[in-house]
Amino acid sequence: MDTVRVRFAPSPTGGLHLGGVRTVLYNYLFAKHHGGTFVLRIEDTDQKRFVAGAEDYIMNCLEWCGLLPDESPVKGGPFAPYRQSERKHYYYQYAQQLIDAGYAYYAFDTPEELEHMRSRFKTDANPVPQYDHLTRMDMRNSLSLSQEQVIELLGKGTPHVIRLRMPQNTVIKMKDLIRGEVEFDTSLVDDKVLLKADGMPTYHLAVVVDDYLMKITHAFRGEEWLPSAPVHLLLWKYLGWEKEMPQWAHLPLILKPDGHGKLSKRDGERLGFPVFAMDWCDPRTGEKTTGFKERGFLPEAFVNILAMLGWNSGTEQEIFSLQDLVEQFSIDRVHKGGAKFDYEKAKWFNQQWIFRKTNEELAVLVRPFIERKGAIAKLDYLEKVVALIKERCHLLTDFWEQGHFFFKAPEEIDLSAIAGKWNQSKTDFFNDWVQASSDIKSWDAAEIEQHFNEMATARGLKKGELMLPLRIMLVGGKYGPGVFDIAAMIGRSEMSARIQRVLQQLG
RNA sequence: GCCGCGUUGGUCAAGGGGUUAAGACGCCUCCCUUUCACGGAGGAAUCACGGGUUCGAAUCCCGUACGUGGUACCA
Repeated sequence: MDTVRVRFAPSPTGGLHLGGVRTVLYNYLFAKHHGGTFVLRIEDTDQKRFVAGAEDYIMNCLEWCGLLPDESPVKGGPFAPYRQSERKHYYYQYAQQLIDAGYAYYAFDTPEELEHMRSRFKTDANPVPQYDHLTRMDMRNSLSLSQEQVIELLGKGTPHVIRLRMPQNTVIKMKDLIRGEVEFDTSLVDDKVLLKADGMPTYHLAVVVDDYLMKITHAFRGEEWLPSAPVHLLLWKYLGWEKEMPQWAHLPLILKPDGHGKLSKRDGERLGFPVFAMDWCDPRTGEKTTGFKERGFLPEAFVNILAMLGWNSGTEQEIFSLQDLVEQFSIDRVHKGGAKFDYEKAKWFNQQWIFRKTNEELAVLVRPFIERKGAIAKLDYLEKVVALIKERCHLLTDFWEQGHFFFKAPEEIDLSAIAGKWNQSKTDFFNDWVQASSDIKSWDAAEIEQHFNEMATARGLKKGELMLPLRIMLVGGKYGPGVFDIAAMIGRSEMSARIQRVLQQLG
């Protein structure tokens, strides 16, 4: 086999979707597994949908995931340029070649005329008429018009597109790496536009031309492309490049967890989880969408989750580093069916990756999430906090939820948890404890606990009845690590201040 | 409508003629823990349906149903 070359070819129209990242991942893994090259190509052929900043955003996402391309618009490479808008001249040339060979034709129909055709031919049996062998002779194109008319229209600079002339009654067979043999009847496929009136190619022409020119050996893309595969196959053939055609693999879709259909940005908003890799702000509408990164996911976990959504190693291993994946990935273990995204499992993966981080690493990762809340987090202190609470955190954002009391006194105190069983002897105990605690020489958890126990015993109080109140006073609620660990961390005076404050509220 | 692709517990899934049909997430019970977690032990829950082929089908074939994608001068 020639050196493996794969590409991810997004169009810069907005946030980078989960499914998109998974396509990147599988491309990347396949390439690296085979010692090949991963290319990023920007498919910006639709000027109407172009969004400023989207390309940089995609690059940032790939960088965060650790899936950097070997060739790209910013990095360059032997097949530059890597933006289709900068490769315009190629497409025109090949479209012309197809016309000359009789495989394509000029079409002068206006959008209104197309609309008219669709309504004119619309029946119950055929609700969406296509521009195909049944209708093309009723339209204004170089097949239906005389040569003189065509020359005249062209000469006047009449806006026109170039369409592929789909043959009739031909069965196109394709071998898909994931699905095996797939067949299509060309009579059912329409005459796709290859070159648009603005001179830009459509996806169909561009993907074939660029895959050829960039020597792509394996083309992976979402399953939604499968129906247009016969168009691409034919183009490879008509352009005379059949022998160099890449092997195809159509990846299963990622579906909504509930209901039906492809997972969309809206589902994330509706169900409360991210869909984009990173935060995305649409420059046109100002609309912000949360990403996995900002939601507190580790890139290792994000990649791991995506890898397992549609692929498995055949073993019981579930936690894979990128390196593990590169070593073990194989395209024939990719599933055929779509997978519903399960956010609960996604969080579990992240938790597993949190456990695998050292406290030093976690402190650095968690710091921005703590500072975002307006707290000051010194790394050595944060390292200790993180050690105490990491096993109850699924997301990086959980570190604040689970440990805010290490940084500032709790604002909300769940008095209801203790008020019912409160009495004067407890008030006395805690008042005296504040005083007595100044006698503790070594302010560590064990020492504090020992003094606490002794004092409780001396007063005939049960330690168990006092620990929950202490926790509520220090933390605000019924959660968190060992209460004496917390006392040790926040220090004696802070402990005392919190106790006294709650005592007042109870009082 | 038509065409393509798919279908193993609620979810991710292993298994591809003979298995007690793995495992994970989630859920439930219990243990550990004077909080919450983590950890440990259990539990409920699955081969879409109907026909074949076969001694034997979750596995192979054909239908049906359902799901999903496509049917743009969007990708």
